[in-house]
Amino acid sequence: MNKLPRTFYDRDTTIVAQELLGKHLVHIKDGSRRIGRIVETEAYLGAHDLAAHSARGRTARTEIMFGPPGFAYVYFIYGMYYCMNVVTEPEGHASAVLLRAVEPVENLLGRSNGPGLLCRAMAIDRQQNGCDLLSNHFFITAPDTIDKISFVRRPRIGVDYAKHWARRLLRFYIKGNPHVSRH
DNA sequence: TGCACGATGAAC
DNA sequence: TTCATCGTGCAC
Repeated sequence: MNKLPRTFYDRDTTIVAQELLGKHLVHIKDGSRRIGRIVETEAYLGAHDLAAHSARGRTARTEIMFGPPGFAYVYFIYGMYYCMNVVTEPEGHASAVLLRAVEPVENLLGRSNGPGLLCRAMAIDRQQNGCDLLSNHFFITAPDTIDKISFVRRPRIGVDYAKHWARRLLRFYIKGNPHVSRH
């Protein structure tokens, strides 16, 4: 089990978003272990990125984004879904990578091709907000079999309000993977 | 204290 | 294209 170290997350957010593709998200809860292979991500580059929640400044909700890298930022959206991010770069940078889709590997609950569905399938909710991803029950690993990942770059989804930031190619997904939310 | 809206997903 | 459903952020 090659758990990703803190230094993996403490890097340029775009690089982290790309390199998370193909990694395994592991969540152990109530005696069940769920594993999903990350196939789609989005990078949120910090307080100057108008699409990022941290662009509105430091609030109770976004506090975790301003903290050190390697922690989970989980938020509630549209009154019924949760979305999970991984905090990146040094403390204070307020950047993160949104996990948008995983491919089922072990014990997932239903579909996982979308940020809301991913959290439901992996049993992730507000309990996981602020969780250290170097813990023993919630973490990301590099799978034993390492294959070359070819990925696609696209504009991020659902951020049309973010002016020119909406057009930046900050969404990444594994080319041709059937578990991606949208092609 | 009130209110518009959202890093979604499903139905029509 | 519409709608479910409610926490968050900002206006008042």
